[in-house]
Amino acid sequence: MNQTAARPQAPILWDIAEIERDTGLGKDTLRVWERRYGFPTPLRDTRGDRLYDPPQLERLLRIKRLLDLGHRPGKIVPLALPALDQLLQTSCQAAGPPDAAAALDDWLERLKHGKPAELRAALQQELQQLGLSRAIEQLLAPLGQRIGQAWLADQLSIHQEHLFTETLQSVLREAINRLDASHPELSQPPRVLLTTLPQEQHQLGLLMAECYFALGRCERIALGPRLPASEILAAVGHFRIDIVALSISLHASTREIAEQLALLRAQLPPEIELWIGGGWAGIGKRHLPGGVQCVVNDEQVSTGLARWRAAHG
Amino acid sequence: MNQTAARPQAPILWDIAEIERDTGLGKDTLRVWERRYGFPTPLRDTRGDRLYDPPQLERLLRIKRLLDLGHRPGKIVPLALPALDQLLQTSCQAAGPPDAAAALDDWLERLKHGKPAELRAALQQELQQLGLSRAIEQLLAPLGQRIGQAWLADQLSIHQEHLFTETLQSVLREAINRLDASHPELSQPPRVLLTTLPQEQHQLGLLMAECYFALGRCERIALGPRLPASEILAAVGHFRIDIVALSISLHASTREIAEQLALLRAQLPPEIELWIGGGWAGIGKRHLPGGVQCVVNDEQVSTGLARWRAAHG
DNA sequence: AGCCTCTATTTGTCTTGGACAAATAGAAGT
DNA sequence: ACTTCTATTTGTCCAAGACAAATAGAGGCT
Repeated sequence: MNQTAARPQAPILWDIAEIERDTGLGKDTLRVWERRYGFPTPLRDTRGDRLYDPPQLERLLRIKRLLDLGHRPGKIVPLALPALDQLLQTSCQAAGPPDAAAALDDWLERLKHGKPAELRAALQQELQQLGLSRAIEQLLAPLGQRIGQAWLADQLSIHQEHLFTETLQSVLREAINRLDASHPELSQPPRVLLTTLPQEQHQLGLLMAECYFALGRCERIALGPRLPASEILAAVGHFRIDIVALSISLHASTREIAEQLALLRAQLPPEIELWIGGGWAGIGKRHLPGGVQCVVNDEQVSTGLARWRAAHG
Repeated sequence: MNQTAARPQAPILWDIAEIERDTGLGKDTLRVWERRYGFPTPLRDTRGDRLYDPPQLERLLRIKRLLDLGHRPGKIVPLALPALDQLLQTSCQAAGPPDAAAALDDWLERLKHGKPAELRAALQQELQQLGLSRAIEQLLAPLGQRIGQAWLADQLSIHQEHLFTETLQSVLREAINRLDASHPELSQPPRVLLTTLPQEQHQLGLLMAECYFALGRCERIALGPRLPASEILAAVGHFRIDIVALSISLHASTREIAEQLALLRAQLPPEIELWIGGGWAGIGKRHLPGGVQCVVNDEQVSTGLARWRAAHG
């Protein structure tokens, strides 16, 4: 009986904890916005606890995206849904680099309307044609960025973004495995620890970094994403690591990252090198503490490895 | 100068937000414990904000683990560190099934003291020898459980657990790729959506489930972990899914999961089947809503697929 | 133009003590 | 062994106030 289409469709309401989970906005923030900007205006249950309805959740989700794009709460929290959507459209176009967008939009179309199996095959073919290194630099990394942008602009649903992440992950891991299998004996120094800081959201960057190091034929200790700094230190000792490589994506806050890197560098033995890559490495460079190296593509990784090998006999 | 060993080693202090992140204990919980049990007793900065020192963090970490093992806050929060450690030892031994532990402990030893490359090779060899299906059931799934238990008992560091997860993930994905490559044309109905609910912490279970379905030669749409229920519904329509398969691990709260499954089941079209697997499927069975099927091993998946195919011509 | 410095405003997070329902333990009765 | 009931435990929410960190905008400098 419950499953029939004639169900009264009781209005769905969420409490403040669920809103925090779904939007990423803190409970304290939600409450203080109510005081300051007059939004949101949740209903209340008998106890006085806040209850948010779907339209308000929708509005909060747009607000969160605009916030991530750099807008200020005071300007956008009071705006109604249509105004938010319009702002979202214009802001996303401004955020993206206008060049080379045409080729990427074909891929976006394929992700949205093509079959999953075909997407995988197409990615794999492109990888064969360009080679791993150029495929990442010219196609996969920009495409990942474009997809993040499309998600912000609401042109892509979450499950499509998941499909892309999962497919690309599978393709990249297969490439790494094949690379290792083709040279089973050649695992030279240096020994590189690959991971990300705990707050990192994106793991594709880490996998791309692993590809670069696999191409460089060095010994990799891949520990997956989100390793706390204290555990990085422990692992360095345990595995006798030579180089710690961290992947850091754009969306991280500059100050927080710079602080953690400085602390990590200070606690790390001086002879152990610390390399960082990913979108953040491009913009956060100037705030870096001394003794941290930026490597953002295959060329920089391979010259860095060559330099290390020359210095260590 | 800052990097010299003679540094005064200023006492490290964390604010309440960092403690929440590192322990998983909510800010409100930390504050109310202070009132009720007299612990923790953080220092204060000039503003009056709480500052936690390393010994208190250590104690809070043990407390969190004991809570996850089923202990009650009132009994353990007031206890000192040695008492907590002792309780941790005895509780973990009680939690683990005593049988078949010897073989697993060899693997634990290999993870702790062997080389990462050797661990990978050993796992791969075992997989070849036993076959994918039996390797998962007899070795990998129990080993994953044993490792979680060892981590609780503080016998395993976080970076070792990460190494295991990453290595096994690589090995399993390679197995799936090889399976698909060996039968490139055979992708039969039903079309299965593979994912987990948003609060799920463990992704290895999902990968093992994917192996079972790959062995069953059905079309898989793998969307990775943590897909919100609303997105599952959207994906079902978009990809014309026949069966939704969710992996649910032990550590989830029974009530919360049962509630979400009931809601998902009610919103899903009746002709779409909902299958669940993983550790939770074993214990949460009785609280399941109608129309949800449990599949916990290769045999149950393959008979389930056969049943579906028979019913749908 | 680009880049630093200074000031005014904005904004997230922390504080306190009280309140209450959901979760759980333990006893008693099938 | 499995319910049912009651008493206790326990996490989460609310309110309003406070304050430092982050940011914008103006102005001066190279």
